[in-house]
Amino acid sequence: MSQLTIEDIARIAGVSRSTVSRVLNGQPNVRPSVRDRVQEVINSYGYAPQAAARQLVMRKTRLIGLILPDNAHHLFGNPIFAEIARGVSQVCAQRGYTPMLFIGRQDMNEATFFSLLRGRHFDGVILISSDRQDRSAAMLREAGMPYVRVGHDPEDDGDLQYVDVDNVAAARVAVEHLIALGHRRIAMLKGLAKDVCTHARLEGYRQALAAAGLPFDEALVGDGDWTPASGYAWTRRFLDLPEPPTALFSSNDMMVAGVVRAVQERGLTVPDDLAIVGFDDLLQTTMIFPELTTIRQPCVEMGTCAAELLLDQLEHNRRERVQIILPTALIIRQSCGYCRQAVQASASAPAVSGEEQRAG
Amino acid sequence: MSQLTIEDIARIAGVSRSTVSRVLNGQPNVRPSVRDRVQEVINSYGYAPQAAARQLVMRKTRLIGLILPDNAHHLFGNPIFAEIARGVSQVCAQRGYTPMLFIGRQDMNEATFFSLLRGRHFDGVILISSDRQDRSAAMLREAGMPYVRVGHDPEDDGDLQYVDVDNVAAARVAVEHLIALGHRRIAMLKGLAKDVCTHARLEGYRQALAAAGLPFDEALVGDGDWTPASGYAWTRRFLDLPEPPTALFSSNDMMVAGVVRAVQERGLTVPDDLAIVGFDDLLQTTMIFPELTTIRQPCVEMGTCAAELLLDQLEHNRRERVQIILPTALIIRQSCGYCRQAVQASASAPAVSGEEQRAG
DNA sequence: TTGTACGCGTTATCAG
DNA sequence: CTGATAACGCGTACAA
Repeated sequence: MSQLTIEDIARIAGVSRSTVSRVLNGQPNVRPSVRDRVQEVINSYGYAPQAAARQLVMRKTRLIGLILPDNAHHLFGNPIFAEIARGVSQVCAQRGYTPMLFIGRQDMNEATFFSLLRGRHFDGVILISSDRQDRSAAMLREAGMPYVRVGHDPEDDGDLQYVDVDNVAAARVAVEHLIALGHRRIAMLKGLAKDVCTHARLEGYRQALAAAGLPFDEALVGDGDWTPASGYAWTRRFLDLPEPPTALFSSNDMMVAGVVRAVQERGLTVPDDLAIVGFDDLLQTTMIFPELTTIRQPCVEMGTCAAELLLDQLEHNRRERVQIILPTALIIRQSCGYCRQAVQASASAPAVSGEEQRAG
Repeated sequence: MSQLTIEDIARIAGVSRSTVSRVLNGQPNVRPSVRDRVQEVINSYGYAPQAAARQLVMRKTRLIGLILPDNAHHLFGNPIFAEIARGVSQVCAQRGYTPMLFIGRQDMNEATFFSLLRGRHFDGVILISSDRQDRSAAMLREAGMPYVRVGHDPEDDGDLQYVDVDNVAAARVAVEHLIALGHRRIAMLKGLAKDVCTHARLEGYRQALAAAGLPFDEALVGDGDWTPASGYAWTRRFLDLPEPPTALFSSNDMMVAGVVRAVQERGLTVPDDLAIVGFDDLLQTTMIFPELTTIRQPCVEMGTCAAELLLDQLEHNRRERVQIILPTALIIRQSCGYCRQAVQASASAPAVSGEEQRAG
């Protein structure tokens, strides 16, 4: 039976609960011979303390919740979440915590979600979301749950600690690269409007155009939704324009898959007929369309940073404001056309944009 | 403070703990006026019972663990897991349970994982894995944790309850479709050898060839690993063969992305130079390569089935053997060439293969 | 209908 | 170094 309690183990080993507890938690002050005997019993019965009982007295679960934008397939659909989760997981394991991905929020009402938070299942939460409609940040605060956010909304200063990249600067670098290559009609594929980074990347696009004295043309901006399907649909529209773009900046790599399909379908080629820069640098995209020039996001590092911030917050009661902006990099491949000058240009305007800054 | 206990609420509302508890759990035998007053206090203070304390006495967490093959990015990489999770989530929410995706196992040693299981964090677990090297099924049993498996290994009869599709039959139908279209040199892309379904799908391929009197040619079988990259690499090798295949059956849809790229790179086209049938019917593939003929797996339904099985097991102590084999369907699009005859042929050999069977 | 008292399995405190 | 014993917060018979 798995109904064994610490009491049972104690009886079998011929000691008291206290001693078993000490062995369990690696405390000193146990005679080696006794420790060995107790450990022996523990192992042979496969005993492990019941989490709930321990949590009740410890007031800690050593569980970290991972919360993603409200929609599960969206979540899985984009591999960057997996990368971030990987970073979180590494740090958690290293420091003795267990990360749990919270799924099924879309099948649950707000009150239930809130109760779950208040139930103190988790010591802390890492919220991966740049969705400004997402109420989870506010609920986390209301529930008094320590959390660190990956991505954030500059207009909502409620997030005490967050990790993000400089989306404006990154997008600007991407578009500047295209401009440096001589492109003057550059299309832009946006992500979903609810995500803050969508607007930031658009802003970077605008800034790059403005700096080069190029006009901002509404007709060249497509309302994507992060999926290949939207990339496909918008590219067709762009190519149908009286004066079609010669280059395109996509707010993420996934949409590029659709872009490429639309281009090829017309008998056109990348980069000759349409130069492309993406965003994310997904491994998966690399496999489907290997020569994509793109902005690399340090996903794993965003995860490790967030986790370290959170665990420090929990263990040392750090409650200061901390904002970490991680650097991105322009990865130049062939989807913009090989061009030595361009590489040099982007070297003078450094390929790595953004800067890490820790505000105490 | 969120340190409020049921005792505090009781004091504030001017009643006893018991009454608050009754209100909390929706029990009868509480005077309506009292109930309202207590509920008011609960709401205004945002009180929620502490999970650990409740779990300790109830001996239930109402949490369901979701465990996937040991590797997290693998997991996110393939959207079928997300679909299955969606099904699980729906049923759990409906029946008052909360599903949690267990991540980070790859950063954790076996002993830690085992302790976690014995710690009774979850009332039950849904294991999504056709990996025969994966020891989690055995550990789940050893830990005495109720679980239902999605996918299984016929050589390991330890799984009491599982949900799966008939991979052999599904693959056979796929290859028969190609044969019916007149193809005689049909390549096959396998998945990873550690996954049981890889072998099952190969077996289906063999059966279809044998039934048609076609030879089995080792040179036409590629050792894929589920990723587009492997599809790309193997297709290049296939096309380099002295007598290249005219058709290809891929063990999953993701690899097809690489296959298509390799074909197009040679200036060839699908389906004229290479007819393709995939497996899974991913929404994502549909967007990248819309005309893929493929085998549809009922992913969401696999999730709902598994969850219902598990919750029944928990609530009604069902411990009988249950194996559910869900039907797959051949979805005919254009990657094999449009062919009325073929559609008819596949209609006589019904498009829906497999059958649901419940063994008590 | 409401309140009292006990137990759930563990850790922490304090004597021995 | 070891063993009693008191919490931890909640649910629930049982008593009022």
